[in-house]
Amino acid sequence: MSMRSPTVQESDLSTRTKIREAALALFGAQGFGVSIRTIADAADCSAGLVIHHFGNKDGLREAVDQSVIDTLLQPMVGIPSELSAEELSRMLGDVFSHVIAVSPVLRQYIRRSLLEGTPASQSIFDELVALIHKILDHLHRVGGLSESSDSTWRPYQLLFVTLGTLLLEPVIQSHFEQSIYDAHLLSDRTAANYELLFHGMFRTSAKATSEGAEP
Amino acid sequence: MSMRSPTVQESDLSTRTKIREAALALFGAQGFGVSIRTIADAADCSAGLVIHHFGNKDGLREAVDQSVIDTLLQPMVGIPSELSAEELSRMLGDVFSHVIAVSPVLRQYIRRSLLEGTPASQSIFDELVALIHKILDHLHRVGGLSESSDSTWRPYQLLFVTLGTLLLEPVIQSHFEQSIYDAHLLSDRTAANYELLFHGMFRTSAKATSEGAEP
DNA sequence: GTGTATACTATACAGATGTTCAGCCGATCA
DNA sequence: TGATCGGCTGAACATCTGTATAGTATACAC
Repeated sequence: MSMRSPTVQESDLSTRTKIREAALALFGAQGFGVSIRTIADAADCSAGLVIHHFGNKDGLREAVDQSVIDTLLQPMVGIPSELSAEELSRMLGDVFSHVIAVSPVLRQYIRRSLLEGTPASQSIFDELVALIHKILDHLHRVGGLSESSDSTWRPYQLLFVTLGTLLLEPVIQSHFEQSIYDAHLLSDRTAANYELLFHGMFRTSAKATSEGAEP
Repeated sequence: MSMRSPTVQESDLSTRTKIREAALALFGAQGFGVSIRTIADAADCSAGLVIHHFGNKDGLREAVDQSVIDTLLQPMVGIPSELSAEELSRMLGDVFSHVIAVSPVLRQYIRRSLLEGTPASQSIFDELVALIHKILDHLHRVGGLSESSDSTWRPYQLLFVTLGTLLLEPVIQSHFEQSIYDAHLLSDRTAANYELLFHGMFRTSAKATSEGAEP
């Protein structure tokens, strides 16, 4: 039942991990301000043990950050840089969202990290941008990109559309009945993003419906 | 106690406002965890005075939230719901961004608020979505929208693209040399968004459809 | 056995925290 | 003049904070 976590080699059996995961959840939910005692309670141990395992509170944060980095960067290493636009869109929509969708706790934590620009989130973001940049370069070489789109902002626009629900989840969720990470809402959104990235959402001429969409 | 003024009206001359603005800056920069003494120091007064003016720390937060709501909702009331796609795009890109661009302090605060889903940010977001929804409805009626785009996600996609830089500013800024809210980077981005919303960024049929994976 | 290392707890301590309170000061009003 | 009121301060409070330390229990060395 142990998931063989790739981050720490030894002595990462039980309580240490429990503390780290309790910290992940509580940092995400309430910010770095949560007390060590609160975390210790959640992990069902004493405050002293937290210090014993992680040195101090910053050490705990670093351990949490590292585990998040490992979790999020691991699915990225296998992705080839030569993808079609369809594959890229699907990769961003499905794969990445599925990694994130599984754990509300993880979502909350990286949302907060991105907001504060912590070193951990910065490195994850940089890696993501670099990967997308490579894929877009390849796409550009094979003529898969619209010439009129802005090459500087393209990778970021892609990320904005992809990460939008993650970032705005706390204020967006109330607009929907089911969880916005439910499978079929998620696939609707993936399709919608696909459509946006390929054709936009506005029509060039708004005169009448008789005008054809695209030549 | 009968507090006559729900919003600031009278007696909002000097120190009270200074405290409120110091709190806005410090809450934004460090979260709600900042101490009252720190805020008092920044406002050049005693901690007791903060309590005297706002009752307690939550009262201070509410006052800050209210002032942010007033600042951000005010420019929205005059916007008509019958806009062309070009006007909508310009409205979102220019007007709204310019309101936000002026104050890094305000940006930081609403970023944090949106992330935490505070009542203040929720109401601002709801108002924004409602406005965009109205405008999109009108656009749809006059045939300005692509039929194939997803009507559920359309308003949010619009917001994702518009608010992306705001939300990700802490991790995005390092990718640029100038401030991403500098006038001409901002106008580039507005143009890029315009282009994306009208035509997308991917080309449907590249001249080289290299590897068709699925039949 | 003794010795050592490790996971773990309980207690203690110095500092920070939100909040209260008694009182000072200057302006306004009788 | 004296009284009153609101902005404002400093000290005091109980509580919470991170962390150090002493100590217990267990497992494995010799």
